[in-house]
Amino acid sequence: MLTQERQKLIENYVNQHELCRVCDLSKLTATSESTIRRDLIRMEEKGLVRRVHGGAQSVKKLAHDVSQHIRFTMNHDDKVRIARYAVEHYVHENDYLFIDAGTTAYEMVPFLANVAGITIVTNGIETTLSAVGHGINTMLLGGKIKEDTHAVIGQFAIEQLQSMNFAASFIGTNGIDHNGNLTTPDPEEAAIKKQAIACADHTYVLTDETKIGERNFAVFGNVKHLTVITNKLKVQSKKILPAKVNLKEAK
Amino acid sequence: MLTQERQKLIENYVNQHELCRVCDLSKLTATSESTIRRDLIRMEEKGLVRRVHGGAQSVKKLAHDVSQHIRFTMNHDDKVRIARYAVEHYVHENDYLFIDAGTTAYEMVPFLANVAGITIVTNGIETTLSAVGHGINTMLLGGKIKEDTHAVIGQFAIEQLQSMNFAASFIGTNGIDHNGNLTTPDPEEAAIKKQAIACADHTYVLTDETKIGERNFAVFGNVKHLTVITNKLKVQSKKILPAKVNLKEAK
DNA sequence: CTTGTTTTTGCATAAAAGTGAATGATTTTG
DNA sequence: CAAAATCATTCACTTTTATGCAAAAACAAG
Repeated sequence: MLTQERQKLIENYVNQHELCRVCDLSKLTATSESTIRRDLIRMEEKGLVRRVHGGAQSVKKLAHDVSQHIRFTMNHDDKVRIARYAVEHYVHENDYLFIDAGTTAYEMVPFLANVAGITIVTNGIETTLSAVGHGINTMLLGGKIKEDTHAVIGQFAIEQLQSMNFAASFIGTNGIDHNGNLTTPDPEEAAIKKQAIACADHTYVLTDETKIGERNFAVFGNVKHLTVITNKLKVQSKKILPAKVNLKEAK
Repeated sequence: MLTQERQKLIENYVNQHELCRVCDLSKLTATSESTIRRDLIRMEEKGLVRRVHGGAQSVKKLAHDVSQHIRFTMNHDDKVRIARYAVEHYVHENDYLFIDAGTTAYEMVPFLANVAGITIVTNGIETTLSAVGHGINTMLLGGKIKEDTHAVIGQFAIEQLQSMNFAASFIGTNGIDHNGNLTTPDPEEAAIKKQAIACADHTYVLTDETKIGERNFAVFGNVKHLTVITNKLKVQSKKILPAKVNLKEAK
């Protein structure tokens, strides 16, 4: 057997099993463990696998990494504060809510779990998993999946939204500019947000201070019709915003 | 058991139970408490859990890592064989496919990643995450979420399916009885499967030997119109099946 | 086809890492 | 404060890994 094809076998097996022992690979390729170790050393140098004591691990990123990623995002504490404020002040029992994909709205889930009888609709896969795990009655929009944010987008999702009405929509944003325009880089995500706003009696925009003054490509709304929930702002941040914005600062 | 494997078990257990004792983890992994303590120290350094006197606490409320769970399900190797067989024999470049929620169909994803130009539609959240991670063009059905299986179900999903056509549907089952009826416990999941079968030029049922002879509440189809892909069967299993079933045994 | 060179392989052995039990220190609980 | 439980540390033991070396295989040139 050629070295290359053996290493290809090893790579596939490791990726398939995520984690395996040296002796498994030895049996798989009918070679000695020494050979496997030498292969693994070379393959690790090339970044094809990760070596661990006793075997090898796949380097391919899988689903579970994302939830971990969320935990380490910037301003996590602020986001939790904003999320709690939003739930405590604007969510009532038996509400139907739209919860946007994105990290700040995601942080609402544990607090929502304490409100009786609510139903949420979301386009965020991680938000869905967390909500289901917390026993919340959850609907997920269907459609294409954005690879980086794992948000559901596309025409299917928008059509589904059109047949729904919410007591409130909670939306994240990547920027609020001096005109009060709310923006996000992806027009398809913007389209979802726009529709979710249209379906709700009232919309709350969740954002931390770093987004204020930022502008992105796609505009999905303006603060003048909505309520903005944010953390305690510095004076210069407040100056950026339009005068009569409906602003709530969480704690 | 490999260290990584054990730590993953611990992580999931801690996350599921929010808080647990060292001796529980020791029993869970069949190792000494010393080993558990050493694991917990390392895991705490990585921020995976928080140590407390007597045990460990989850750092976040929930584990989303069902993909890990899937890997430890029964007959994993059989499922991988079946999944590979299915992809290698019945998937072609540029196909549009339906991939059912469920562990066997989930295993198809890594193999599908090697087929150019395919698009998959699925009602499985974990399947979606894995597929997106593998760079596959993926659509997720929208609707209610089943808490235990994380499958998308409900009228929304069925309506979405009705507007689609697939080259092939790959469906899992909880049982095939002596009449060739395919069954699953949940009528709502059955409804999705039924619709996915109706939308496809051809349907392949993926099942391992343990399901043969089993019956559940909801019937969603019959083998006589479909192709069954399974592992190498014992003679008595074959006897259970109807005579003229279109049966493929993976290796 | 033969010969000499290089690469790869498998085995032996020493080093390293992981494990489990014992012991005494520390923390919790009543 | 005392008893019970838990923890950190150490040590003997097992498993896994790295290294050196000789045999085997692959390769190249005459």
